[in-house]
Formats: sequence, structure tokens, C-alpha cells
Amino acid sequence: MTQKVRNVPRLDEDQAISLLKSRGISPTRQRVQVAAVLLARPQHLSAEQLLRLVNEREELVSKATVYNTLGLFARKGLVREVLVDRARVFYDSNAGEHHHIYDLDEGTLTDLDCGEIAVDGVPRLPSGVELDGVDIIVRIRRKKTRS
Amino acid sequence: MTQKVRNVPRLDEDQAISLLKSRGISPTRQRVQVAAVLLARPQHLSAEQLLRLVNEREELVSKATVYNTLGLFARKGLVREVLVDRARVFYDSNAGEHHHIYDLDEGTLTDLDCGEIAVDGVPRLPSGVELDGVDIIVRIRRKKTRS
DNA sequence: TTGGGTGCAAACTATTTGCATTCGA
DNA sequence: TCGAATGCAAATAGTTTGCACCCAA
Repeated sequence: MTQKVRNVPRLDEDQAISLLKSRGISPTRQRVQVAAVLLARPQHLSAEQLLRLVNEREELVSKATVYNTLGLFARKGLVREVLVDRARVFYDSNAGEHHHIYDLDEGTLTDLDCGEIAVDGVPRLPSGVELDGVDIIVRIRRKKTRS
Repeated sequence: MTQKVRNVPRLDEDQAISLLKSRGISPTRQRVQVAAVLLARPQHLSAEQLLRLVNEREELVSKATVYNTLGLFARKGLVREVLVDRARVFYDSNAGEHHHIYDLDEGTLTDLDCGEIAVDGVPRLPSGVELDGVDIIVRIRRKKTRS
């Protein structure tokens, strides 16, 4: 048995395809590849990380297509964009209601499920406007002896 | 009386200088200009907007210095960075505890004071780590008849 | 005087776009 | 078949950096 390089977990194609269809996204080859990696488990990936993972073994999807595809997925509600760092957008494979802890030193995101945190009073909105969503970001950093 | 072009409100220099000093920031000419505009009232400005406002009448501060200065102000806790839009960082002249409403269509930020919204349970943090802050962003958009 | 601060322009980098080609239905 | 999707490379734009000059203490 040859030494195995551990691969990224991927959904099998059929699962990925049905997830795409469930959101009305036509399942092209590249979209299926992107979805198979990103949606394989709850995770937060930047476009670039995802690009690398998808193309780990062979060049399957181009950079531009990864960006375009992620934008599409987010618009369709399949994934969620998380803006925590000016340097890059994270794509969260969990599009459901939940919030985040962002580790400033590590640059990593962790989920915070709704049981752990809750918003108290969502304000009355101006008319003609509707709620798109509420994001809560808890920022943490390494303890410092002295600031 | 000549037709007046309305100017941006600015703090007078002495006020700006003492605000800078209160945070241990040495009040150089450019920093005073930037502070005088940004801190004149509660507001949310991007670096570019601020650059334009500061240099409205005459070229007082360069672009690079505006960016560097805003970064410094944020590190010193004089202003707050607000990440809501991948396109740009907003600088909030109110560094105190409060949250935001972001209008996706307009691209505008509105304050939400702590009375109007509250976080319920801030989670226990891993040891060796401390809270940097909690951001809540309420995203709103124009009501659509059909998505 | 002298080290921090500044200005400028060039560098960087994530993301977007235009367009010819290819693909899926 | 034929419009939609893709790839590529070039364009964009916000932000950062390197470095020589300047100024306040």
C-alpha cells in the first residue's frame, strides 16, 4: 500500500449535486467540485484556501471560477460570507443561524451556536426596509501581560 | 458676503490635540487635521472619504498618512474599525460600546446604542485568551416584492 | 541633533471583469 | 443547438511599504 497523502474530505458528487439543486444552482462540473469540498463539513475557508484544496490533486477549477462560484453560493444562501478580517472574506459552509468567535492572533473562526449567545432586542427598522441578518462577532486575542 | 461652500465640521485644534494626547498619541500637524475632522461628531467614514474631507480646501495630508494615521488611532483606541463591507473599512469616531446597522443598499452605517440591543451570554473563553470586543451588525436591505 | 513622522510612488493582494471558448441540457 | 458557464489574463482598488526628507523636542 503506497504512502497516502491525506486528502481533503469531500462530499460525493451526488450529495453535492443535490445540495446545489436544492438552491436552484445548476450543478456544473466546477460548482460540484467547489461544493464537495466546502460543504463536506462545517468550516470556514477563504477563497484562496478553497482554491488550493479543490485543486489539491489536479487542476479542476480556476481561480476566477472559485471566486465567482462562492459569490453565487452566497447569493443563493448555500453558504455564508463572514467579514471579520480586512484581508479576506471567509465562506462558512454553515449558512444557518449562528455567530462567530474570531481569534485575532490565529486568524481563525469558530462557530458559536445560537444557544450560547443571543441578541436581546432587535430594533424597529425604518419602513421599506427589511432585516437581512444579524452577525455577532466575538473577537478574542492572546492575553497580554501589559497592553 | 461671498457664497459660502459649506465646510466639514471640524474640532478646533486644541480639542483635537488634547484628544490625541489623552491616548498617548503625539499630536503632529497631520494627525490633528485627521482627528479634527473625524472626531468632530459621531460618524462613520472610510479612509477615502476622510482623505477627501480633510483635504477639502487645501492639501493637508497625503493618502498614505491618512491610512497610517487611522491605523494608529484604531490601535490606540481613539476610533473603531468597522468591517461590514468587503470594499472598505469604516472608521467610527465613537469608540465606545455600541453596535451597528448596515444598510446594504445605501452602504451606510448607523449606530445602535447598547440600550437597543444586548448580547445574552458571552461564552467562556479558552484560557490564555481574552476578549477583545463583541461586534454586532444588523444588516438591512430594501424590501423586495420578490427575491 | 536625531529619531519619529511624513509624503510619495511603487508594491501588494484580494477580487472582479472582458471576452473568446467550451459545456450542459 | 445555444445560452450559460468557464478560464485566462488583465484590470481594479483599497491598503501597505520603502525610503529619503523634515521637523519637533
